[in-house]
Amino acid sequence: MVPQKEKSSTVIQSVGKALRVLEYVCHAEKDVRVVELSKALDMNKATVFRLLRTFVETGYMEQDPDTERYGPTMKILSLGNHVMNKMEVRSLASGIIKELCEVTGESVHLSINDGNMAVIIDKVEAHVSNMVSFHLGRRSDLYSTGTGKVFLAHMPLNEVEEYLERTTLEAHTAMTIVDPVLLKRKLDEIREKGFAIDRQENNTGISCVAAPVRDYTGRVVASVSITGASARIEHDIPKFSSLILEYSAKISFRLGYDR
Amino acid sequence: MVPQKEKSSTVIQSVGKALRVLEYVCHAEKDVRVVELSKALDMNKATVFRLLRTFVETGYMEQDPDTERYGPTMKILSLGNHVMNKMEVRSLASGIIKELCEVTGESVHLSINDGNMAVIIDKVEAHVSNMVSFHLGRRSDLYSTGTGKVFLAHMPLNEVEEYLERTTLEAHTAMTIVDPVLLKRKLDEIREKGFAIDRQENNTGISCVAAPVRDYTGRVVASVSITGASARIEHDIPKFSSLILEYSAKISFRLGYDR
DNA sequence: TTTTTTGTTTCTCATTATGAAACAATTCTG
DNA sequence: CAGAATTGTTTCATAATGAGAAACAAAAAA
Repeated sequence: MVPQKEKSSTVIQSVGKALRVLEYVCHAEKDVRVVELSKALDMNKATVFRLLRTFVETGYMEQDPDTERYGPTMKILSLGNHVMNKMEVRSLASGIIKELCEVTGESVHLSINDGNMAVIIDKVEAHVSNMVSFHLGRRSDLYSTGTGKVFLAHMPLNEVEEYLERTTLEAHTAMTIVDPVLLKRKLDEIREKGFAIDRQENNTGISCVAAPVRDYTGRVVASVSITGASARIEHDIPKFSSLILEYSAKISFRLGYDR
Repeated sequence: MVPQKEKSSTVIQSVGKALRVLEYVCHAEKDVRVVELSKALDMNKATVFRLLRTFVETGYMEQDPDTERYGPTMKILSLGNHVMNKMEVRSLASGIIKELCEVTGESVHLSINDGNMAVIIDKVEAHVSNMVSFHLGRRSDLYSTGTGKVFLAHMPLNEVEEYLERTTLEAHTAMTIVDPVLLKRKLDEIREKGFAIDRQENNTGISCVAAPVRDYTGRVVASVSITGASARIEHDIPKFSSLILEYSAKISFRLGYDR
């Protein structure tokens, strides 16, 4: 059919199709039907049907007995869960981010950079009334979040260029930085000051202050952030920035980073 | 080769193999190598290699450039995450379990029954010093947890029998109920009283009180629990049990269950 | 050094996934 | 309510594709 990318040497096609189906089903709003998938993914009805059956048989999906529609099961959760729990950063940072949450009264998120998306791998929720908290596993763009910009700021320059070339800076809010030149200037600033600020750039009304976490080699392996209502966060940047620097350093220290 | 189960009519084999590989990699302690998988799953070296390549190509795994070993990426997390967020029970219960946590001062967990395992889909952490909290996605046996026993208690009897037949009641702690007859008596009690108690049956030092959540059809779709240090929980069962009954009813009401 | 184990590629072959078509069962629609 | 259209599922023939064996280079072990 359509010749895959030239480099499709040793890739198993049926598995690739299966994964596309799995992704669609997981991301779909409601349970899906065979033809819907068939049309959306441009695959043969019978093929889709057999793939869905395979997922049901393996326990990753189930078919609603009434509607006959297919939906994902929780088995996928256990996969991701095991992955998350294996992360050492997470367990080492656990106590420290909890403390940071108590000190600031705001939610704290711990993220890693996965395929040029910031993924939240741990969090502590503040218990104030209008607190802000994102769910574990949430993926956000690097350019529009505090945690993300931290990663960008500490990437090799050519990688940042590559990232900017294949990424279109979409305006998620009115505050999103969509100018590559301006963004790169911000990254310099982040590197210099040691922390990043997100002023409602990804979500209106939500701001955060973030700083890098380094391991014993000095590599930036994660990013911590204090997230909350913009009014509160932006009201006292000096306080939050010095706290985020202090606590991110604590985590880095635990990971063996010195100086 | 080995003839699959007789009913392997419309199941795609390569996808089945792929999923076995994915599971192994996600559950493995360290990143895995080709031959390790090949031996563990009894599959040809070349086949495993191609499957791993496919996962790398699709972004689900990555190969450590130094060790050449394969490991899972965070992309799997986003799948499970989307699944979790789609759950209506979760969003409807959100505010109520938060309130329950504040009222009791203990952590509250919301679980569903997935393939005869209790899976935590939401939680609110208490902020007392020695609080207990399990991570989202955590899977536990039905017979050794409060939430799990709630599900068992409201299953059709034949399903419970089937469950007991294929499940060996392992003693996770000294308190785990390992006698099927005794367990069934407990289930009767749970059905009668409306709530279940877990007295250190799954984790030493941790106890909980749990009750069912029903939807508009009356079906038990979830289970809420108040979890904490055994000393605190077991000290005031009457208080916690009446609270869990009150709040589980609130959630059920939101789901359309009346009476 | 040799020997063994490893990841990867090549090659050939039969298995296996595939799509078209036919099917029954629904659902839509006039 | 009838006919049309859409749906999930099965059948079947075909070729494409995944699989295994073996060969390979490279690294690790002896």
